[in-house]
Amino acid sequence: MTSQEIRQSFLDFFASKDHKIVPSAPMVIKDDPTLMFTNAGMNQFKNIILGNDPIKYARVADSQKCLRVSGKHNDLEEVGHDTYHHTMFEMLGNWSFGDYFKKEAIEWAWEYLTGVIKLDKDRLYVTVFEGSPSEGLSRDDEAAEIWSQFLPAARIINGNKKDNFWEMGDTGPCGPCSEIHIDIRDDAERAKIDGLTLVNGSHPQVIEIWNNVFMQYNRKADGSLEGLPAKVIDTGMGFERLCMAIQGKKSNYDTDIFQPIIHAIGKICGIAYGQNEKTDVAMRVIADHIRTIAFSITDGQLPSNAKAGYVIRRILRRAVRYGYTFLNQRSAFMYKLIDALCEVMGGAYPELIAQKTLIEKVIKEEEDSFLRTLETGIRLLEKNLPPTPSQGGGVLSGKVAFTLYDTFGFPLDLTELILRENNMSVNIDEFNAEMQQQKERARNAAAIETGDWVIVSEGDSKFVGYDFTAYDTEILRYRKVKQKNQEFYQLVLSNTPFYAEMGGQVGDSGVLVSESESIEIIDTKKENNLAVHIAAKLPADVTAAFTAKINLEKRRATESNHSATHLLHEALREVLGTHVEQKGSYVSPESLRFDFSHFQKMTKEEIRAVERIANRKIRENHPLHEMRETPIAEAQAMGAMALFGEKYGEVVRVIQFGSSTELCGGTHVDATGRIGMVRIISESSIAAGIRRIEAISGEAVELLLDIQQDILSDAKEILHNAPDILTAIRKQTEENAELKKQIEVFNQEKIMQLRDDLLQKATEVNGIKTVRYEGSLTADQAKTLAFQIRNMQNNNLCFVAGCVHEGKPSLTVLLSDDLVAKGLNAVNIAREAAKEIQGGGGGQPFFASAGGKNPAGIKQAIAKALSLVR
RNA sequence: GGGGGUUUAGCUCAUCUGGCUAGAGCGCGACACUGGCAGUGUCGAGGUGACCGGUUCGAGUCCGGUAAUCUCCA
Repeated sequence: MTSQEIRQSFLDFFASKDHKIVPSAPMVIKDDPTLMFTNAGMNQFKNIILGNDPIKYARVADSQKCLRVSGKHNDLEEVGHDTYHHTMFEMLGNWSFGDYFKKEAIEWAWEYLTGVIKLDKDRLYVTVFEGSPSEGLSRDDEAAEIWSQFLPAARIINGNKKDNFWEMGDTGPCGPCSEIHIDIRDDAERAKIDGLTLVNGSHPQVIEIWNNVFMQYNRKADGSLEGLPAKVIDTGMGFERLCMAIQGKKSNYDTDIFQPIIHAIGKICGIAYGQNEKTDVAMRVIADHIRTIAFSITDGQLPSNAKAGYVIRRILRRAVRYGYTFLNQRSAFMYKLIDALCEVMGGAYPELIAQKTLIEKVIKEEEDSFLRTLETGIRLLEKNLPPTPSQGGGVLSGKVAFTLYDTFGFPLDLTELILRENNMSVNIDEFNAEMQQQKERARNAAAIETGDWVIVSEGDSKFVGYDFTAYDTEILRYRKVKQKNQEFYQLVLSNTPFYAEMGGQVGDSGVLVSESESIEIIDTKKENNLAVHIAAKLPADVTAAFTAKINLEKRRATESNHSATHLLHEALREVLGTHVEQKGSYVSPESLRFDFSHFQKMTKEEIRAVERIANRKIRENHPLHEMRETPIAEAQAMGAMALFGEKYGEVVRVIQFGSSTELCGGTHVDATGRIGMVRIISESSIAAGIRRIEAISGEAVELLLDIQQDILSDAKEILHNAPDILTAIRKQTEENAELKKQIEVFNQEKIMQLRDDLLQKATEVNGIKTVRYEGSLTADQAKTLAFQIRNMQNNNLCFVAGCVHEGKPSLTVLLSDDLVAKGLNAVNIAREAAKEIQGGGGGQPFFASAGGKNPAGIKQAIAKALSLVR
């Protein structure tokens, strides 16, 4: 069976068991602060499991793209070195929300594995939870009992809490799980060692393929467990491993999922797979990582220097590093693999093909920039190399290695590699100690304490903000959150007009008013699909009847910007072409930001054209046409612009202004005329192939125009109402530059003149030619004068200048080199003499300057200085 | 969210602890040499030292703030 067929057979099987087949959610998660990436099939059902969302289908199955590269599940360092871990993988799963439980789940799992795809029963083992006396949990006898109808008791293994008790976080739903393991070793191997002893033993050919989680508890913040009312089945089977087992391979990388990519790598590098363990590891790493990166980009997550984007950047760099070190790739090469990837995965995931050019461009850009980082790192390292072993050194301090890593992003293993080539090493313990410190700093800073939810009243939270700006409501629940000594409260309301931050539109602020008090709502955020209102304090009476009122002025401004964003989006596609796709958006009351794919800087004319079109649509005053519950297929038929990588339900909200049609959950003006006018205020690049425009609308445009108008009229006035301001300014600037030059020349000449005069008037004191100046030069000019004199005569010469410029006295002392050689020091002279002007100074032995506060003392200062030269 | 770094000529980077009018290479311009390509030589232009403020007689250099950017941790 091909991988395509295997994926399909799983979905078909569960469809036949009355499961609804749903599409994969995007890998990059946008509205959950606790999770950056989808790391398990259950993520997209989290809100259903938590009870925040209603159950649409009690039985669901899918194939989900997952990423395990950060946080609790981090397999990154394993990848490539073994043959069965991946950063990105597909997880096949089936779910029951309060419907069937352990019996059906286990029976169907067995039926699928042994009946449908016909895996060898003798090679299968299962584990069940052994219990945890400290938590008051007994062994999962129920699951073991069901398994015993298929497998001998000996192949049902007890597993500990770490392996067989699944928790999605510190709090929340959890429960025992039961894993199915498979032994794919040769018969000869199996005869030698019993597979039973290798389960959970990190053997590459005795591996877990399917985990069945039985969620029946809820973990509270104090660590205690309580029963879950609606029990949940949550299963996940690693697709790549399954393909390996079915296709009779010993490695995930030998399946038809990876082989075409590995072939492509081999072709580029001229190295065949399977010849050498080191190059094989590198090729596996690259084959794995290229999938992750490409899919992240299609899900809208570009490599960047923070958060999720940074994780993606690091993965890309890890791959480049392996290519650099083991496959001798010194220039960008990863982007060339997208062709092969599209061939393997493009069928199941058409977005890959649709965005191919962008993916390639982004990857190439990142590769190039990392190769530059490597170069500077190598230079830095060479500068800091320890003394060679022959000189008794040879160990680079861990601190230096850490600085290289921490500040310049130079990977440790490369540092080690380069040192090894020079017979040197790194002090790893020191490095790790530095790393530990860094981690602790971050941990302390990031500590958030979140209290348990306090339930005030049962019920569902409902958003009424599309139709109302104020609404009667009550508090359903609240909790206290503490971060960096700041306390605030999160409130959930029964009915709320407050829009929670989503889809780029910022959350509403406003007030919560009861008969006796008024609480300010600072912000509204979405957490697990729940609108959470953030307040600095808690109402005295949380059970009171409240009216929730949003800050209307801010909301109206936000709406204007949001609707303007839609119009700009459409106009951009009209002006630049339909390759323009939204890559990010931010809408606040003050302004809007819109990121989109486009490969070059927009010209002034293009920006103007986009503004023209959008403003025309505004004047045409298209009324808002809102369709709240449109089936997704119908919306697509209308040509609605949807984002790849955005999660949409079966029914979507469609926002139309004239021909602009978008899927959108945000709030909007009731007709485009309300926007007034839109103006693009900046256009820039944020990544390879991605441009960003920032714009303002409504009253903000008026204010901007006022300011610009004022500047213009003021400028005109300053230029005495010159008819052509630009020409006038240009002329003045040129003149100014010319005059400056002339003054410089003039000053130079003046100083030359002065130099000659002074040299003529020079006197001999104690046999030294002494030049004295008193006047009003600036300290800088006096310096120039001093150096000019020095150029004329640099022996047996002393020059002292005392100046008072704008009431400030300064003293300049210059000695010819031979006098310095004799032991005279200009610094001492200047310091001593500066006492007369109540100041201090310094410089070098041949030239020193000083400043002070007493201009009246300048004569004595000069005299003093001269008296010291002897 | 927290830590560290960087920002100096068009580009890549120097300028040790504050003080010899901020330098180099490449690039650019002019001229000279050479039969051409190319090169060599000479001369030259080009800098608010990211921005704002402070300390100091004196700040590219020290301190504080802002911005951009890189990087590590979470």
